[in-house]
Amino acid sequence: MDENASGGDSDDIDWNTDDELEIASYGLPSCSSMTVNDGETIAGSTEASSSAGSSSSKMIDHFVGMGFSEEVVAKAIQENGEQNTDLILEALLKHSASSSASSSKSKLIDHFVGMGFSVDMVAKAIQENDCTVNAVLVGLAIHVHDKAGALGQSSQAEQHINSDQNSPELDGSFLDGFSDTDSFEGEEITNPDPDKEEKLVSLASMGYSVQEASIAMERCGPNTSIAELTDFICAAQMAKAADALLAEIEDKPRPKPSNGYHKHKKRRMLDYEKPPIDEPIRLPNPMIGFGVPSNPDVIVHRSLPEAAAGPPYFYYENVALAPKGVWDTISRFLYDVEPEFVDSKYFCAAARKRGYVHNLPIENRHHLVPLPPQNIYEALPLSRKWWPSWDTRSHLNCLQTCIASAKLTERIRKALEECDGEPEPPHHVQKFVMDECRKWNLVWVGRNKLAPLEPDEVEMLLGFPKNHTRGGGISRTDRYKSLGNSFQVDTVAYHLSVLKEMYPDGINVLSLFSGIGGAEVALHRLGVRMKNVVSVDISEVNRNIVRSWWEQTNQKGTLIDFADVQQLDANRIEQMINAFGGFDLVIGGSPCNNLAGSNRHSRDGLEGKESSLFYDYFRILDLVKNMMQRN
DNA sequence: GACACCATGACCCCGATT
DNA sequence: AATCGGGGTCATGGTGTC
Repeated sequence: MDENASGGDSDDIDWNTDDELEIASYGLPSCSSMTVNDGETIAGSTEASSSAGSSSSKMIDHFVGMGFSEEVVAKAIQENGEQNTDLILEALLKHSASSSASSSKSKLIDHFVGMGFSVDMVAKAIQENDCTVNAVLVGLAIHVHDKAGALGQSSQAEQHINSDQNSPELDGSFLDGFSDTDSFEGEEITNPDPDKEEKLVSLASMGYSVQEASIAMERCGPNTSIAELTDFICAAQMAKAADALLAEIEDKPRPKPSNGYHKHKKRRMLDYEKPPIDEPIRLPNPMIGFGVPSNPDVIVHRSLPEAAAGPPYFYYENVALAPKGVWDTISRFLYDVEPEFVDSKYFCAAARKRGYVHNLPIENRHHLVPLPPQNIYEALPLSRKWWPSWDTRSHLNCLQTCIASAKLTERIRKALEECDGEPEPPHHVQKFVMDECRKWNLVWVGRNKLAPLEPDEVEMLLGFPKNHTRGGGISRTDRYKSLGNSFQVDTVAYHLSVLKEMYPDGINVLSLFSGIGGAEVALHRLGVRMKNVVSVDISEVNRNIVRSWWEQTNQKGTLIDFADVQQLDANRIEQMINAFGGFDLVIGGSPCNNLAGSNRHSRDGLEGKESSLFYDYFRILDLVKNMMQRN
C-alpha cells in the first residue's frame, strides 16, 4: 500500500531485496517458500521444491498446471535455472502481470466507472498518475476509512499508510485525486470535517461516487448514518431515469448496491403509497438452513439472482445472531443471495449458529466421513462417568474465544460439596451449576468437578485434526482465540461438498480471513484438490498454522499467503487471476467482533472496527467476479 | 423472563532485557 | 534494580430471540 501510494515502482515486485533473508526466517525445510514484499509468502509444493534431481519437464508440468503457458514456463526456467523454483514463480507472476499491462488501463477505467466514479474523473486521475497508483485508490479509500474507524485492526496496513494518524498527506492523498474536478466541493478539501470525511470515504469505499456521497451528506445532514446515506443515494439513483454513468459502461450493471439497495430504496420511496412488502431477514427455527444431513430435503432447489451466479463461487460466513439489519446489509451486498442459517449442532456435538451467504448448488450435498461425534457423550466418553443425571445437556453451546476461570469452577465444586450427602443437589444449586455450565461449556471431569474444554477437544469438536493449533509458538490463550473464531469444518464441508464433482481436477481458492484454515481443511477432507490457494489472514500465528498444516498434509498445490486484505488490490488480483486462470471459490468469514453478542464493549455492527472488513470481502469478491467475467 | 453469545480490558505474574 | 512485554486470570452487561 505504501509503495503504491508513493508511486514509483509500486506494482513491480522488487525481486532483489531481502527476499532471501525473509525466506530464511520462515525456515521451511521441506517446502519451497518465499516472501514477496508486503509479507506475502508463497509456499510451493514439495514436488516443485528445489530438489536438484527434479526434471525440467516435471517442473514445466507443475507450473503449467498452475495456469502458466508452457512457453513462458520454459523461458522462466531457462532464465532462472531449475534450482530456484521461487525465482521461477516470481518471474512467472511478473510476466503475467506485465503481459496484461496493455489492457490494464482500460480495465481500470471500467472498474472505477463501475464503482460509480465518473468517466471523466477516472480518466483524469489515470492521466495524472501512474495506472497502478489509481488502481489502489479504492484500497486507499478503505485504508483511510479504516484509519478513521478501524485503527489497530491491521498493524501492517497502518504501517503501510502512515503511522501518523493525523498525517496530512494521507488525508490529502485520497482527495487529491479529485481535488481539481468540478464535482468535488472545495470546502471539503480545504477544511475537512473528520466525521464527514470519514463517511465520505466509507461511501466511496463502498462503491459510491464521491459526488453522490457529498450530495447525500449535504441533503441528509451531518448526523445521518451510513445506512441512511446509502439509502438516500440509491433513491437518487432510482430517481434518475437514465443513468449516464451506467450507460457508459458496457458490462453488466453494478451488482451490489444496485440490486438490493435499489429495490429497497424504491420500496421506501413508495412508502407513503403502500406499506412495505419486504420483511427483514429472520432466523429460522430450527436452524437447519436449506437442509442438514439428518434432514436434507427441506429446500432442494433455489434460484439465485442473475448477478450472483458463479463461477466464481463464493462462500461468506458470520455469526447468525448479529445486530438487527446486519444480515440484510450483507445479503444486499452479496448480490441479494438469501443467507443460509445453520446451527452446527446438527453436524457435531457443539452448537454454532452461523449465517452463510453462498452461491453454491444445494442439491446432492453430502457430509464428511467419518461422521464426527454427534453428542457430548460420543465426543467426551470419559466424562460420562461423572455426568450427573440432572445435567441434561446433549450438546455443548457455542465454542467461544475464552474459557471459564479456575475460580468459577472452584466455586462450583464447593457449592456441590456442601450438599454431598443428599442424593441430588437442591434445585437452586442445580440451576446455578447448569447456568454456569451452559455459559462456559464446562464438562464433568471428576466428582463435583467441572472444567473448561481443552484446546485439543475444541479442535476435535470443530472438525480439525488434533493439535492443529499446537506448536509454532502459539500460546494457549491464542489457541482458544483462533479456534473460537474458526469455521466448524463438518458444517462448511457439507456446503462445499458439491464442489467435489464439479471440479474433479481441483480448484483455485481465494481464502479471505482464513484464520486457522477451516476452509482449506474442509476442502482437503472432502478430497477436493486445491491447485492454488491464496490465503489471507492478519495473524502471523494463524498463517503459520495453515502453512504447517499444508506441509504436513503433503498438499500438491501452491499456497500463497498474505497478511492483509488491503494487499489484494485490483492489480494483484488481476495478476493472480491471469496466473491461475481465475479463482473457482472465494471463501471467508470476516471478523465478527462487533457483531457477536458476547461483545459488550464495542458491538457496533457492520460499521465497527473489525467487522467493517466485510466490505473488503465484498470489494475483493466483486473485483474477482468482474475480472473473470471480462476475461 | 430465560437464554445464548466466533469478546474486551484491567490486572497480575514472570521472565527477558537493559 | 528498573523496565518491558507477553501470557494468564478474572470480572464484566447488553442485545436479541424465543
